[in-house]
Amino acid sequence: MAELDSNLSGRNRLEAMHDELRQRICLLDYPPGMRLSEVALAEEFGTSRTPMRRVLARLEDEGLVQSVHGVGTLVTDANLRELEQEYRLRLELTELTGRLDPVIPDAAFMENLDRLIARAEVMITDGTPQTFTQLDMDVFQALLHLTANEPLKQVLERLYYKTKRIWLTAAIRAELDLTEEFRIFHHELEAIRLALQSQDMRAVAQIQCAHISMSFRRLRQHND
Amino acid sequence: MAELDSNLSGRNRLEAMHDELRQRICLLDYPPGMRLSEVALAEEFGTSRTPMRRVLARLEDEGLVQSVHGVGTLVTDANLRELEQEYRLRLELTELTGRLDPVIPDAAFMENLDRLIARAEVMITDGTPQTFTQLDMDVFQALLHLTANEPLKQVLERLYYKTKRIWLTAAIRAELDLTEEFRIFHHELEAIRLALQSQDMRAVAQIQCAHISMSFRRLRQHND
DNA sequence: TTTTGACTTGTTGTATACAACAGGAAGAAA
DNA sequence: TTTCTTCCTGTTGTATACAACAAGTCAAAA
Repeated sequence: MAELDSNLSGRNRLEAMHDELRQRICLLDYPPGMRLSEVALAEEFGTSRTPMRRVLARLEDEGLVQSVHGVGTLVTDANLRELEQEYRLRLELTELTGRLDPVIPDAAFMENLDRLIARAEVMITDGTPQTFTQLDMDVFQALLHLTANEPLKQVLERLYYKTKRIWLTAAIRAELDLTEEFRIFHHELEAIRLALQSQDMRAVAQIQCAHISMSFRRLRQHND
Repeated sequence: MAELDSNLSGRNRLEAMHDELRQRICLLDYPPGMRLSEVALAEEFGTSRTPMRRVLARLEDEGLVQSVHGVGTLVTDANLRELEQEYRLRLELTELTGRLDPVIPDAAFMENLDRLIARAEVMITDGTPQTFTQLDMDVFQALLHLTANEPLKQVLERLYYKTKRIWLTAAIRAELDLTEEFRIFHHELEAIRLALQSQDMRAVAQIQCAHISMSFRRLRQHND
C-alpha cells in the first residue's frame, strides 16, 4: 500500500498521491471505464476527501479521469482519432527535445541508462505488459532529463501518460506481438546509447521520434 | 461584476470563474506579487471557498498563481530565463499550427478577423496597455481556431496566458514604445489576412512566429 | 534603544456534514 | 409479462467549522 507517504508533508504528499494514481492508471490497474471512489481512495491514503479531490481534479485536468456528478470518477477511455492527434503532437515535441536546451548527459546518467537497457534485455524473455510499461515509464523519465526546457518537459510528460495506457490497451486488444515489441524497444535503447556516446542530442531525439512513429503505425495496422 | 454567471450550472460556472480570473491576471488587474483572498473571491462570485479553491488550484497548475499556507494566494512573477524558455517553446508550437491539422477559415472567421483588424487600427491612436492586451487575447483566441489539434490548442493556450502578462509588465517597465508596438501588431494582422486569403496556412503560422520572435527580441534589447 | 516573547489577525489546508444528482431495485398497476 | 412509479443507495458538488501556519503588533525586559 501507499502508506509510506506519511512522512511527506504538504504539497509533496499530494504530489506522491498524484503520481501513484497516475501510475495505477497507466499500468491498467485502473483500466479505462473503471469507476473510482473518492471515499475509498481517501481512506486508503489515510486522508479525507478534500485533498483527494484536489488530486483527482488535477488528474481530470490532465485528461486521465472524468468526474460525473452522482455517478463517480471514471477512468477515461480514448478514441483512436484523439490518440492520433496526441501522438503526432508528441512526435513533434520529442523532436524539439533535441533542439531546445539539450543537455549533455553525465556519467551517472549513462550508468542509469545501462541499467535500464539491462532490464530491457531481460524483458525480451520474461516480459509482461505491466513490467514493460513500468520500464517504459522509467526510460521516459530518464530521457526527459536530456532537455532543460521546463515547460517542454511538463507538456511531454502530460502527453506521454495520456497516450501510453491507451496504446497498451489497444495493443493488447489488437493482439500485438509483445515479444517483438520488447525486442524493438531494446534495440531502440541501444541506438540511443550509441547516439548519446557521440553526444549527438539531435540524433537521440530523432531515434525516439522514429520509434514513436513506427509504434503507432504498427498499432493502427492491427486495428484496421 | 461577474454575477452574470448565476445561470450557468456546474462545470461551466467554474470554467467562467477560471477564465475571468485568468483575464484579470493578464490585464494586470491582479499584478504579479498581488495577494488574493479565497474568501473575498468566493464572496464576489457568490459561492463558497470550496469551488473557488478548485479554480485557484487549476490556475496554480497553470503557473499563474501560487498558494502558500498561512500567507495567501500570490500572483506569480517570472524571471526572464523562465520567460525565454516559454517563448521559444511557444514559437515552435505556433509553427506547428500551420502543419498539424490546419483549418481553412470560413467566411465568418474572415469577417471576425476584419473586425479585429479594425479594432487594431483604432488602437494605434487610442490604445492603452489594457485595451491592447484585451485585443491581443481576442486575436489569439480567434487564430487558435486555425488548427484542429486539440492538445496543441490546450498547450498553446496555457503558454500564451503564462507569457503574455509577463511580457506586458516587462514592456511597461522597460518603457517600450507602445504606439510602435500597436503599429507593428496592426501590420501583422494585415499580413495574416493576406496569407489567409491565399489559404496558405503554413505562411499564417510563420508570420505569427516571426512576430513572436521579434517581439521578444525587442523586449530583451530594452531590458539589457 | 534594542530585543524578545506572547498575542492577535488573517490566511491556506483539512475534515465533515449536507445538498444535488444518477441509477438501479422493488413493487404495483396495466 | 411489461411498464411505470417510488424509494433506496451510493456518488460527486458545496458549505462550513476547525486545524496549521505565517507575519505583524505591542508590550515588557534587558
